[in-house]
Amino acid sequence: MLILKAAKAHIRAENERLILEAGERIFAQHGFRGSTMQMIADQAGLPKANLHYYFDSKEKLYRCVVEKIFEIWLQAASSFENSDEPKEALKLYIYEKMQISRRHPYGSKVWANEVMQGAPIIQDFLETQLRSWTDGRIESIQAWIAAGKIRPVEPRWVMYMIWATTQHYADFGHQIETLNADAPLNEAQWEAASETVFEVIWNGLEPKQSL
Amino acid sequence: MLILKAAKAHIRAENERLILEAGERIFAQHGFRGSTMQMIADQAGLPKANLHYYFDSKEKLYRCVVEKIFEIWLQAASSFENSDEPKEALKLYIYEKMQISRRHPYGSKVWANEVMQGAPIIQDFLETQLRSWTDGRIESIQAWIAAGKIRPVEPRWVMYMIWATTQHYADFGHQIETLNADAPLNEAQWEAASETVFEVIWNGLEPKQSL
DNA sequence: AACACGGTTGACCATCTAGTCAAGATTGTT
DNA sequence: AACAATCTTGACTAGATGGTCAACCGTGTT
Repeated sequence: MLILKAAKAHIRAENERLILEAGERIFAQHGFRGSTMQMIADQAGLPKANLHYYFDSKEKLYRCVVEKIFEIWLQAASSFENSDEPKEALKLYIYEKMQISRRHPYGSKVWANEVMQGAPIIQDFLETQLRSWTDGRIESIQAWIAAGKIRPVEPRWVMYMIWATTQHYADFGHQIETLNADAPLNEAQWEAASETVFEVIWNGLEPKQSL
Repeated sequence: MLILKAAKAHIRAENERLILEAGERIFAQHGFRGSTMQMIADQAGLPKANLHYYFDSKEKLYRCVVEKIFEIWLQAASSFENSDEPKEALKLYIYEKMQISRRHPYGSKVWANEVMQGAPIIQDFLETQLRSWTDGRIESIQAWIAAGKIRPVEPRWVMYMIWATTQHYADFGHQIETLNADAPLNEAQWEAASETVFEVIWNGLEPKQSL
């Protein structure tokens, strides 16, 4: 009966959430091949067979995890369009990406892992969605240059700088903690890091005020 | 006989080199747990049993690979000290790190992988060598600030920016290629990317010339 | 040519892993 | 209470994996 299906939907939803969250953590730490269904099951607090009930295979589970992460990534991307002024747009985008590094460090690591492996699972995303999103952003930056609002720079390298600097706080979080006397960054440090990233990049792009 | 040992030393040296190089590639792509001795053997063009003849275990081989990489990393670090002038020192360091990303992309990925996994193998390196090197560099930067040669910024966040932006070209090389119409960056693009990274960071740090 | 030492390798083993399955437990409806 | 659909799970299988080993090969020395 279809009614029954709906009645138990919350069980399915809850367990899928548990498994996806556990998968994100485990895949982030060990990569696809290095993670085992048993590890993910333990992390989720469920028996391994239960994972296969909700996700046919390890690969399908992985793909679901990565897709979820890509959506968050694209969501942040929208903040790039919230202003026509480069200073404002860049500030929003950089702060948003730093926030993601803080709130979703595992997701960022899964993404990094996947790309480092040559994107075997999500190559199609890179070639379609990421490419078209990037092309759009490059046009925005080029428009700013044409309007004299920022220095003439190759937009690509600037995009990569922003991605790199912000995602670094997630992907290399362990290194950063180690260099921070083994303590996670506190509220003030996150704020200071975000501001420094933005300030250096913005000062680096702002046209010289002389003449 | 000791003479014999010396006579065949070149065989040992050559095979160890082959295996370490193969290990670097494979570990970079799959992480520690995701790599198999068979993959590395195939990559090196040797039978698997031969790997165990030269390196007792997978873990020891991995550690050798990571140590080799850390040495290259520290070597580049020395270029930070080649000048007292921040502009010159930063330029040398950034160009050197970009060069490493280009020449040793696999090494950079292994390092990234290791750190993302919480540095299970080389945590001691982070806590000793990396920490002390970083503290030294922070002092340099603070001296520049005190001398009014760069803006007052938290040196840590600047170091991380440099690491992130330069290593990004190795770790996310696949993504960059995909966004470059599936072609590796050419000579001119590497030069342009290096220059942009340096220019943006330097302009971001240079004291305002006004007043 | 005979020797000794380091290097090579196929076959093997214990363990781990993704995935299966069938029996049983839950749950909401009637 | 009886039911049907969904969920749960311990036990199992086939294949992969790290590591071992004993027999064998090559090379420089005598």
